[in-house]
Amino acid sequence: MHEELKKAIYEAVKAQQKDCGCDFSIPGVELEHPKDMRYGDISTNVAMKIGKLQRKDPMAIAENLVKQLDPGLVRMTQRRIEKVEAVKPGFINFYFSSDYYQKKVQEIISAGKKFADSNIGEGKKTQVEFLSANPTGPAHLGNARGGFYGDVLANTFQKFGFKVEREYYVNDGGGQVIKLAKSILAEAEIIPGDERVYSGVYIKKWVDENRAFIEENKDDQQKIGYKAAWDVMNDYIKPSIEKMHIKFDEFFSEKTLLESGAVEKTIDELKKKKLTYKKDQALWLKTTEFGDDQDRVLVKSDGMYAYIAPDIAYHYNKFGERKFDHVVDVFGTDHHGYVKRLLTATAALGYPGQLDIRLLQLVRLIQKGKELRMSKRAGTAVTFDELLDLIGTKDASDVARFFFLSRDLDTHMDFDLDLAKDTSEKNPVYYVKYASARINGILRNATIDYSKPNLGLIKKPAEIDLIKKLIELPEIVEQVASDKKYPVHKFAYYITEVAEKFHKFYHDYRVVSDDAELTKARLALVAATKNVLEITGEDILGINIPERM
RNA sequence: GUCCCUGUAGUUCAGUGGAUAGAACGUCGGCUUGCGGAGCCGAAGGCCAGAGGUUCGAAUCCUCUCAGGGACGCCA
Repeated sequence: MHEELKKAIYEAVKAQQKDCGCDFSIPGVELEHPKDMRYGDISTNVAMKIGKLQRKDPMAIAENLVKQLDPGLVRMTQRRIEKVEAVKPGFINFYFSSDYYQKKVQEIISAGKKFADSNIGEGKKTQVEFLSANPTGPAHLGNARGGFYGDVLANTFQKFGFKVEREYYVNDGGGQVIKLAKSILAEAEIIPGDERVYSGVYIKKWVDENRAFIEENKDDQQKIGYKAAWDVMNDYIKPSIEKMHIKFDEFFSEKTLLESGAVEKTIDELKKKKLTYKKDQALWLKTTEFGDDQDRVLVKSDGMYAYIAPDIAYHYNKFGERKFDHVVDVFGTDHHGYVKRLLTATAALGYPGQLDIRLLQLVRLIQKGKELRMSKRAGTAVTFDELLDLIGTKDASDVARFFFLSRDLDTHMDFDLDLAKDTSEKNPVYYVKYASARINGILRNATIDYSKPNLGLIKKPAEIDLIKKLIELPEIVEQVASDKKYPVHKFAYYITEVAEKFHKFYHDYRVVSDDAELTKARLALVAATKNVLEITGEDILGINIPERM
């Protein structure tokens, strides 16, 4: 429909160009949904763009275009467009007939859970790597924010038609593990206390439970750290991930990667491409050739790998070995200095433009107006599990998920704990859930078969409004998946709007009335709303959309 | 010093270069005797941090200034 329309407009522009004998390159036709209903269902600003190119009055151009457009449109779109008009500065607005929307109700129901599915992604092999909290302590709020984000992004990609894998990178092989081991040995009073990096009850507990093991292996920090790291993974992080309702396809071990010789192989590959050089006894990678501000060290002068080396190897593994076409990494803001070198290194490996990195800004937890600091190193870290306890409701995980997902990843968000729990009844999550409960209540009690509704009876403003909202979903999936910023928070706003439109419709009209035909039609609309609410809520946002409260 | 992010209602935040800048919470005032009253409607509340610029048109793009958050390594 939109494509047809674009084409028609384009043709009209071309015809007009011919008439006046003007020479200008025709701008791309862009369609948009006007914010205000009074401006129609679709509008375009081509006339203003042309006006700019030709230095002519855009309004006159728009009026001419409308004249050109009219007869062709009626034929082509099967009278779905009722009215076309040129307006003030030079917009051209199109008004759809209600017939167009009425038919959509049946389409939504028939499509079922596939309503928002698209094949634009063409099965591109895509990886989303996210959360990846260091296994040196429980998952904190930043991890949760990135976790929810990555999960929803992966869901979106799936709907868009990518073949998606979700991955967690476990730093079980590098210096973090040594730091963890040192913290443990310090706690066990085997080495001095000032070597401690991490502290917390989980370390004390682990030391208590593993005294003999620690004693036996006190000279092998790698071994202690590795075991402790995986115990932290299994006892703290994975249970939190489960509470977040996130499923990973792969927990990718850094240690396994290192032991496979991947780092050597990657460095050889880079040497072969003549992208390395020796200086001051260290091996450097020419990342500046790909836009970095300085070259980066791969192998330090003492012969050890620099931190970045295993990560380049990891990305070589993603693209070179596992053949992902597209990878999105979701990192905390503390990795920001690191984005450029990873992007440039990936380009150096021969995969420019295939890696996207999204950074999440910090989360501040606000309680009674003041901030609770979160830092793993100070013993005062606020963990995800603690957040759930602090919220305290049975839907706490959904509330947390929705709160985090309601903010653009770029905002430094304040998580207002008092609001999250005290006003939970007015929380958007509950607003949405309640809409679902209402919908299911209505459908549960319906005694009439509404499988063949006369949808022509759906014509009240609140009804058409609701349908308009429902059919936006596929567009939003496309927007989120195509925009490099991957603005997943749009879904949180969208689902609230769907709930709002439904509540308004419900408030204005009775679904079940004496008029059997009207009842059928409205039940169908309710069923369509249920479908969209469930796809957006459960399949994309990952929150529970209940049938009853 | 360099880099990243942010600055929009009292608060937390939306806002694809377009038409009267929106929502939630908070405040104030109404409606709804109900197919689920966890709903609906209205009001008050804005120099979109500031100054320049680009444009027919800027909260949005560019430059500078100010303010806040975060990060800089042959640490990991």
